[in-house]
Amino acid sequence: MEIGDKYAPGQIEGKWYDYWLKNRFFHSEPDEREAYTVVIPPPNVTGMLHMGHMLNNTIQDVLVRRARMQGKNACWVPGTDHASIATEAKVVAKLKAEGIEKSTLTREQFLEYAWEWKEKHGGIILQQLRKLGASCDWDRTSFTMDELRSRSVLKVFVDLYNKGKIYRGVRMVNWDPAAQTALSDEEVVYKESNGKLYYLRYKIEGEDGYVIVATTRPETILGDTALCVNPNDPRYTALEGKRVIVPLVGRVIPVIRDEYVDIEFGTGALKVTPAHDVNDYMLGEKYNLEAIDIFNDDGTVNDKVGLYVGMDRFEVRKQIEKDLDAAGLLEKVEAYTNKVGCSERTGVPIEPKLSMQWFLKMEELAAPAIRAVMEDEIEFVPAKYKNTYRYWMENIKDWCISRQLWWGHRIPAYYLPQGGYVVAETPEEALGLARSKSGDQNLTLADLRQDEDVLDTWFSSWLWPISVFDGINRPDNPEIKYYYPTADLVTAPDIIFFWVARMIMAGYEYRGEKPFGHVYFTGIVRDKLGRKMSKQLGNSPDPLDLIAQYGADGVRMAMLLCSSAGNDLMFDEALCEQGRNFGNKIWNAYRLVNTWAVDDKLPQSENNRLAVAWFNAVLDRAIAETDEDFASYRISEALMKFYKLFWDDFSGWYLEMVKPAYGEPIDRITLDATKELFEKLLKLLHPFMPFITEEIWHAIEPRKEGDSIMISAMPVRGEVRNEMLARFDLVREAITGVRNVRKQRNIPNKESLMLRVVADANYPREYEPVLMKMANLSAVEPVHEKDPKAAAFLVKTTEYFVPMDGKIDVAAELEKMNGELAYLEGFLASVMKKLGNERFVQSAPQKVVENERAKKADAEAKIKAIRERIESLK
RNA sequence: GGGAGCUUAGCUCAGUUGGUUCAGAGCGUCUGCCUUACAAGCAGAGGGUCGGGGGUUCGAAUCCCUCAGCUCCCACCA
Repeated sequence: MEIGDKYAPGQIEGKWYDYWLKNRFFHSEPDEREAYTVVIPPPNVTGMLHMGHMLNNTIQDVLVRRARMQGKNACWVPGTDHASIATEAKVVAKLKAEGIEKSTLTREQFLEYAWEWKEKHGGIILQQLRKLGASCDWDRTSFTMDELRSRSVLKVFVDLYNKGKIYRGVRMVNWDPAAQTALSDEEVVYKESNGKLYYLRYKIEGEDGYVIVATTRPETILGDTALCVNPNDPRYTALEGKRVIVPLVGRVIPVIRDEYVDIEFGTGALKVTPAHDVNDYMLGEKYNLEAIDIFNDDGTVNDKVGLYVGMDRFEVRKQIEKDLDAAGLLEKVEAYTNKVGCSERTGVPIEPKLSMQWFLKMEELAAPAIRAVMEDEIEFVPAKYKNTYRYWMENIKDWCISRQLWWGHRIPAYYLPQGGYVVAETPEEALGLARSKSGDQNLTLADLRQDEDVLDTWFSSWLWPISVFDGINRPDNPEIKYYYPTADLVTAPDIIFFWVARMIMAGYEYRGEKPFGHVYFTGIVRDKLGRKMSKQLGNSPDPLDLIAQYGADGVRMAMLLCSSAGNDLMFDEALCEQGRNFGNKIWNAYRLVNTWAVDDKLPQSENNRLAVAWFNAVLDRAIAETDEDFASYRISEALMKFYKLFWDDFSGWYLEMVKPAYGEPIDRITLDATKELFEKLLKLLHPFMPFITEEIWHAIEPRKEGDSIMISAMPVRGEVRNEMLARFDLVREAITGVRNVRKQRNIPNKESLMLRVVADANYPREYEPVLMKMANLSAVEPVHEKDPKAAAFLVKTTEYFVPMDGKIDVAAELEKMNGELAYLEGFLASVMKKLGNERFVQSAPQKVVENERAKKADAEAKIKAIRERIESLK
């Protein structure tokens, strides 16, 4: 296959993705091989690809492609999440823009709009992932609300209900007045809010005095049913047994005493509103106080009290301040900053509210999940998240799983006309249960009323690693048995509680086994100023634009270069450029090899033989090191090693070593070896840069239709030959030494030089052909005498001289030598000091001491050589 | 209020059991080069009291204490 002169990622990427799809390389079926399974963290069905997805999915693809090439049966399952509240909000907003209010629609009508919207926009993000090169098994694309997943959810709900883990009850929940639904504790985020602290006067019943109460929410006085002081507060001992009058409302409420009240805060007196504050609710329970719910579901005031009816809670706050003031019941107002719980989705402040909801008991589910992570049965990378996880799990509260929404899995509870309810997977089963429960065999489906609520989105995604293989509905099916547990989960730490923890619980509850072996937590993608990327700031580049500009391979490299597990990463577009440049480097290396004409009769030169042997050794070392990196998920380090392997060792040294002179042919053995080495490099790089490696792999050798680098075997490590590599480093330094001489004296590279060497054991004689070629030498002459008229340099203890016919600056040379001498003497002194320290010699490991002795000998030899050199110059 | 983490070159970060190769990498910067693979390049160079202070040790970027700064998570203080 011919390739172009210019690297143009845009022209090759689509082609290869289609090729992979056509050949079904991404598809997996159970077989005899070891399974390597990854389930995608399903993006919201409403979502658009952002930089976080890019990072996350690049890492997954690297792991999956590598596993596949290592001979595992790799299966990466893609899909989307119905994202109940987020999607519903979007559909509501869209309808509103079209002049349709949700409240005017029936449930069925609304869902029709929602599904229509999902069909239209739901696939976008998965299409975008293809541009990145993601090797997902698209045939397995799942959706948390598709048929199988929905059945799984209902089955699990019924099962947990029957086990007594799901219950229904009136509790204080986090109410989102904008979305008009309950939320779980995890969906509440606390934000700093610049508010006010209002000091209100509560008149004491039958007296002239009043008690001053500080509150941030004066509007809630409508629901006050007590005033509470600390029994240890001397200021209020006189209040015992008395009652006070709620300002404006006129309600007479008791004064109760409880140590919960903080004497230091405000005036030490607390108004108690059991219906609208979690703590007040607890006080209410304790002292049997009435809970007066004063709000409608949308956060407006209801008609229970008859004041401010229909006004929004924040309007009331403004108005009530004026009214209190006018009535002389407002002592003062202070500026006050506090934390306000807000809905993660809609951003509006949460209204704690008493309501009837469904809950899942968590404590028993958590126990095996805690153990699994703490004992590293499931390994967190980085491990620091284990603590976070444990703390949360050990203090876990029951999960409010019902949502007052329409988009989602409707709770399979059915209410009987005569009261009570039954829980069943289907209406038909529910009817059966209802008949036996009520004893009324004439009940029909029409008599049953299904619960109006849907389930929390996470109640479906917590089953994801199981449900994508239908392991809930058919627990013994061959797929779940083969693919489960999955290997690695790659996700962001912000959903550790929402998702990761719950998947682990579901895994043990429904499979008796962990859902995944490792959890790799990525960081948050920030811009180069350290700001979180967000739509509002407009500092997030469009991933597709980046791909168009730098190629998917380039962007993938950029994501990986700046990301170590669990740490936030500062994304800089310059990294994409670096990635693109690397692609260009690979492209041009191929173009070079491609120009070589082969002469079958030409024997392999010693130089070429050495080069091939050396690069094989370098390759083996790199494979060994990167295997370690991968084992500990240091993916960016592995990439950097491959980057340097290809750029420096292969392109900068190996290719330059074997490169024939212009117009000259290359021998067959070296050419074949070069191609083989090139191919190995491409394979090693393929998980990172799938497109360019496929392109070059096809160019380098003719391939059969249906062949692909992505299904080829990953090179495995050989024996690491450190001695050989060390010897080569000596010649490399000698070559650099000659280049420095050229540089300092402006000698063109084309002009060949003669080199003299005082060859000792550190002279890599076997690499002499390499030295001659790479330094462009006409000859290397062994000498025993120093050459004071030559430019000289030292590699370890070996002295090299480039004859200069006396054209050297003796004074400058002397200065340089004296400088080096001073440094070495200082160095030697420090080594001697160490060795002279008996305690060091006694306590340090033998190896370390020996090393110090070697350093001493080395330094002494060098010093001797330099002294002699200085003498000869004089 | 509790907990976790971070601070190493101009920038982004490695640094695994305290000791070979411990002061590193990439990018950027500077100096030469348009040398028939690549200027998206080649050949070189400079650059850091490892946040401050103290301690343990023969030896500390690494372990301990302390101070400062930053980040994140959790939490019912009106």
